Amino acid sequence: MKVIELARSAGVTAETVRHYTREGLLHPERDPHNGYQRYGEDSLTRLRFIQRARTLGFSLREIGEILGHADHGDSPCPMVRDLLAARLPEIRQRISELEQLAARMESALSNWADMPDGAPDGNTICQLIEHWNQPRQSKEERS
Amino acid sequence: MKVIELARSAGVTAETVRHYTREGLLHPERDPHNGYQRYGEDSLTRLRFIQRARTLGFSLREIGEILGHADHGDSPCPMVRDLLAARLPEIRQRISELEQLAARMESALSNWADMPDGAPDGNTICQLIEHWNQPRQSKEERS
DNA sequence: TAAAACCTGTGGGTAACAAATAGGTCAAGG
DNA sequence: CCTTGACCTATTTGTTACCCACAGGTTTTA
Repeated sequence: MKVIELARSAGVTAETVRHYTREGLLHPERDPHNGYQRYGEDSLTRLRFIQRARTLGFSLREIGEILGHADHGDSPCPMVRDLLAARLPEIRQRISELEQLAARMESALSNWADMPDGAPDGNTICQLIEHWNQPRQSKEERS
Repeated sequence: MKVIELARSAGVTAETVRHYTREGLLHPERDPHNGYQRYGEDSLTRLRFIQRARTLGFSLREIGEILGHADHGDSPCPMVRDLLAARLPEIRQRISELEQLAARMESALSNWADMPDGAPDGNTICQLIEHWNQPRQSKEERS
């Protein structure tokens, strides 16, 4: 299979396949004739595995380690379990942060419904934001 | 004020202040004597504004535009409202994605409790992941 | 046979900083 | 006076998982 064929089989872009290859997650062979990458069925297996692992929240680095273990003949399953168990509370934390963010946004929008806009002066930029009862912020709350 | 004084007043690092300055969100003067950046009280106002806006989910680019409007004498409030109203559904979407992710992780962990690990062979890498009833994934579900 | 579709490698962009580098400045203590 | 420590400057690199552009070679299709 050529890059785009593998990519289409898995529903990703060719760039993504090349990226995974550059990162060492896929091991294609070289066509000695033209220098193209040739992927086998095992690459499709790996790519599908990568996708599943991604939906479970694993990073490419972690997936690389998992695949490395597997290539070494070791079962990566215990590692997988540990990684998942460690990630889960982080996800929960992130969810609660985002929920607080959404609540703040809604509160802001509804409170602002009957506040004046006001032009900026030296001390205030946007009254909507500044004259608003700010909750205590937590670290890193971006989406 | 020097960089670190402003930073401490607002509870951020000096690097963050320098970053905002590089990005054009703060406009310090130069001390002609030694080339240091000198920040006035208005910088503290702006920095506090930036923090509040960040906790509301605005990006630095958006905050830059808001500040630009304000510097121009225009009220940025309508823009702020529009941005918030547009961002809120995205946040809600993200929350539900993360909740699904957490649910998948929990389901995986509990299902795997009584599954064998198994060493990798040519067709399977980690049974825990591959022999697992995968839900249909959505785009971009990373934390 | 020529255009369309594909391949290659390289380099740059994204967000919001953190960290490291290398070298200059300043206040206080000995 | 000198050293130490805390601070300043600018620039570069790293983080994540890709996407896009470029230039030039190859294969497929009409």
